[in-house]
Amino acid sequence: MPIREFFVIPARSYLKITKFVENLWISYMGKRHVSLKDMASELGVSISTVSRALKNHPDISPELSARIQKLAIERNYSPNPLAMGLLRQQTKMIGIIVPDIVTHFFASIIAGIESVAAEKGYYIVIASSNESYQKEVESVKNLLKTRVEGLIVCLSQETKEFGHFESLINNEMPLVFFDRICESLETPSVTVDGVEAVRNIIRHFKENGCKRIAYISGPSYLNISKNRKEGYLKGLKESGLKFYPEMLVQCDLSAKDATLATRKLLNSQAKPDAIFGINDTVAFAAMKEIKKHGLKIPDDIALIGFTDEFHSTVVDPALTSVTHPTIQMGEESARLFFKWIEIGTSFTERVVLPTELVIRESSVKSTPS
Amino acid sequence: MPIREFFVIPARSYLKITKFVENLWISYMGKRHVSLKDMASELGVSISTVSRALKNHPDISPELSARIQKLAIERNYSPNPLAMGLLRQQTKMIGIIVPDIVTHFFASIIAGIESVAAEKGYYIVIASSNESYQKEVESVKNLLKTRVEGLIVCLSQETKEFGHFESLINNEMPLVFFDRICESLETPSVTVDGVEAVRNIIRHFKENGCKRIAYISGPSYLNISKNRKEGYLKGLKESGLKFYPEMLVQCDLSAKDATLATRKLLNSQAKPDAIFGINDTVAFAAMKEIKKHGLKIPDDIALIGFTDEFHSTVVDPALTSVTHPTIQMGEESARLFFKWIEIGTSFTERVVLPTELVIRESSVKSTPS
DNA sequence: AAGCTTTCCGCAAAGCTTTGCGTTAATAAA
DNA sequence: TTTATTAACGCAAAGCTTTGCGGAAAGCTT
Repeated sequence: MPIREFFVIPARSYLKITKFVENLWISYMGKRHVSLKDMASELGVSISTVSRALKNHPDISPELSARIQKLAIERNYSPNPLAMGLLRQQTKMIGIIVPDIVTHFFASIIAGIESVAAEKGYYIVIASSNESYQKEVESVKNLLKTRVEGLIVCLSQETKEFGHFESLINNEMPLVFFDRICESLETPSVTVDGVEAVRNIIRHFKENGCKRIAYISGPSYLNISKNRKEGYLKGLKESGLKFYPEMLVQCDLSAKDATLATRKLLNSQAKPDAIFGINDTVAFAAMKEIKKHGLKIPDDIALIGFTDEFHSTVVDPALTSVTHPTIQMGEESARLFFKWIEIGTSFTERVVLPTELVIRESSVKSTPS
Repeated sequence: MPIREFFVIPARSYLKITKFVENLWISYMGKRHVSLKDMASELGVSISTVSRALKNHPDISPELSARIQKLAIERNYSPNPLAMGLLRQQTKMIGIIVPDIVTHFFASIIAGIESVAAEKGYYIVIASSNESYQKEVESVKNLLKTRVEGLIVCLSQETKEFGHFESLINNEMPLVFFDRICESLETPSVTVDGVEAVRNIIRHFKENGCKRIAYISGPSYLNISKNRKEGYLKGLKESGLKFYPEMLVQCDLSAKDATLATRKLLNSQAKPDAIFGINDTVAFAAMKEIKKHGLKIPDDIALIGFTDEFHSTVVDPALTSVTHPTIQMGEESARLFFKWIEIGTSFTERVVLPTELVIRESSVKSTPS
């Protein structure tokens, strides 16, 4: 092994020299990040040697390897992910598009995705569509610009067109939907069994003597709206209850519109004796509005929502609700994503997770009529 | 301009040829991303020409520029951020560390940060410390490995040592704290005026006839605990109220421990007639526990929390609370971050935002004693 | 016609890694 | 002693951009 003195600088020009010294200073001060080149010049070996030494390549003598590895630890070396990304053509980033980030439901799904992603050494980049189709399309574009390797998305409530996703599929880019999915696209997805969930709700309502059950739905083209409506009709039939068309109201997924929808129900000729809402926002808006009308929950009107654990217990009365396995939904989504990455091609696997009807105060009437 | 036929392939080897054809196919199919090289070979010009044409460099003839720009649009070209990052030595990524991501408070601060970051063309990478010092240290390391350009962080409740941040500061890496900050470190930060907030609380309690005001605090070394305690003592004094040491209890920031702390207060010889909790979790846990003890809010015990808008209105009774300007906190944090980036060096600017005491039902006694 | 400007592009380096292949020097074999 | 091995590295290209500088061709001046 040729022993080179430390000060033997491979000087080609003055510029090179100052550059060399600068690099030295930088690595010594710990400023920014150390590169293979920094360590190579410090040790007087080539970059490739350093690279190989770090992975114990047999071509490098054990002594030199040891020296290099020691220095790498001292200097706190870690490979530059940009360089690696350029080389391997992968960014290790996965894009997530959610209607919003502050809702507990989405935040907790994101947490689920993140945990699986972290295991695989992937990072997540989050974009929020704000329930807007426009912003969703933009988000797709922006995420593609950042070179995410694929997308995990929950549709905005406005989305009826899917051109911005079709091109992804043509490009064989991993794409997983969750909760609000696009049924016409052949991609993996994670949803909950809305039909079954609502059938349970109806059954529970029936057991508590409810006869006039209202459903505050969302935009009709959303799969979650459709599912739950199906469960609604099926459930009513099974329980031998009548379906009153005026008890099926629709709203966009905002609190404001949900309040209006509830008001409509409460102002109708024959009030409902039970209501369930399609999601958190709707359920809480309904609760507020019912209270505002001076009606008691659950005795006047029983209420059930699709919500998460935390919110349901904090309100009064505690809300009976269909809880989503949010963390698991996130994990499953990530799992499907990585499956796509691994097999390298598109596939269709629709994961449907069960929900649980957690019965609390808001639906248990004290005097079943 | 030399007119080269399209099929004049600069063939050096068979490999090159297949590579060339493959690139062609790729760009035509729209698969993956088009590079300058792809377009250059398609047009028979050099890469640098394409690069310059795209930014209307005067060296390139207008006609050629137009042709190139047209192709770029057709092929949906966008510069590879990895290559740019490598060249400019910047990743356009900012790391965020929060105690958890599902709490509305943090989620909404993150949203604030994101909006400002997006404007500047930056992306955010989120890591969650789960209130654990260990995980916080790890998060710092991991984020550094991803080459984020700096960090915006809210300390975990366990964090008493700051070695993992000091090294960042030595490296002149942008670092901004929010909410739970490190007072001994010279960095920009964003907090709320806890002292003032609590003084308002006490004043309000006093006006409602409360005399025995309890405070459920957090870990004593956290700045938010200290602030609020200061406000507590100051407020009591101002209002001429007595300070009862047993009315100042402490808990970690978990719901479980907050429940225990509340129970302790309720089981004490002389119960408090007012309680305020240091944050959301604590406030809601206290509310539940008070109800469980069969006590009425606000008449038996008035309650005030530090929470966000949404939660406060949904509970019953609606919770009087100190609302944080969360979105603004996020935006300010981001602003400080970019200020650091721009001036290129460390500075100390402690932004203290005002809070607002939103009075609702939980603190207004019907029969002021 | 010879020399000088422009105009318009291409070359190459830098930023960081990985890796196939070539290159030394030394050791083993003949 | 000469040739064949082997051990231990270094070179260079690729992945994508940007940009200073060099260069060829065309136009212009006397």
